[in-house]
Amino acid sequence: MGMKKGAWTAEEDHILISFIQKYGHQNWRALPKQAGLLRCGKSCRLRWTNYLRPDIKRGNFTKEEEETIINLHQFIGNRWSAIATRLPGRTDNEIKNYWHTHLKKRVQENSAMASSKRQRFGSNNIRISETWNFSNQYLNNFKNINGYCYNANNFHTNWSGELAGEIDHDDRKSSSDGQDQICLMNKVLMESRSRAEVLSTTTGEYDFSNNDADFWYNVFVNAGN
DNA sequence: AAACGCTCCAACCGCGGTCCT
DNA sequence: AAGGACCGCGGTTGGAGCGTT
Repeated sequence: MGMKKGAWTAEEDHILISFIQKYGHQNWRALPKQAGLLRCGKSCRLRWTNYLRPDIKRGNFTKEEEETIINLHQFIGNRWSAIATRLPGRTDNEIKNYWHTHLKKRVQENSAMASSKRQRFGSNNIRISETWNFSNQYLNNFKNINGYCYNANNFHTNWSGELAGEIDHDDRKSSSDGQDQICLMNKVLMESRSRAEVLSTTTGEYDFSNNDADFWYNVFVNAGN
């Protein structure tokens, strides 16, 4: 009751920043009264975490950041705060807004194109192969974790040799954009799970985007940690 | 110049989880 | 164990700003 709502003024911002710099923010509910602000604690917390924090990154999202959002969203869905942990200086709110205004449409269009491609040509490949696009950042994460010596270009050759006869991926040996990524995922699966599980989950049409969200979240978000 | 429609983003709301008593 | 207080998350919205008619 009696609390102010709506856009923050420069003066309110100044009061909040000064207070937090002096005393920190242990108790958001008590903070506005202590600082002399006619706002609820929730509003103060939001203003600070999404706008006033000194480590917030300003400016347009880079290609790498966009790629990270798209790839992570494919595994873990709308877990914006989890996605934000992989983008230093970006807030969950900002990422959520950016997804809805810029990326969602683009991803939907790409997905529709991939779907129409499948209908025209048919496919034995893992469906995700047509839409995944891993950045070197992820490849490096795996390289760092697992200590493998490979690069994105020759990885498929090495890996398909190792897997021959164990997992029927013959149909993926022909050149296609996603094969390196699929092989990478298979390798991660092999590293992280029992062989039996891998065999049951990597054959046939497997929609990674709708399964094992927590597993993939751990693989990617915690990669390198 | 005014009216209208659209986009974008800061801010709000409700809910679920955690902590504390 | 129960219940209240608090926090953080994700969905949603209000309105400023911009382009178009």
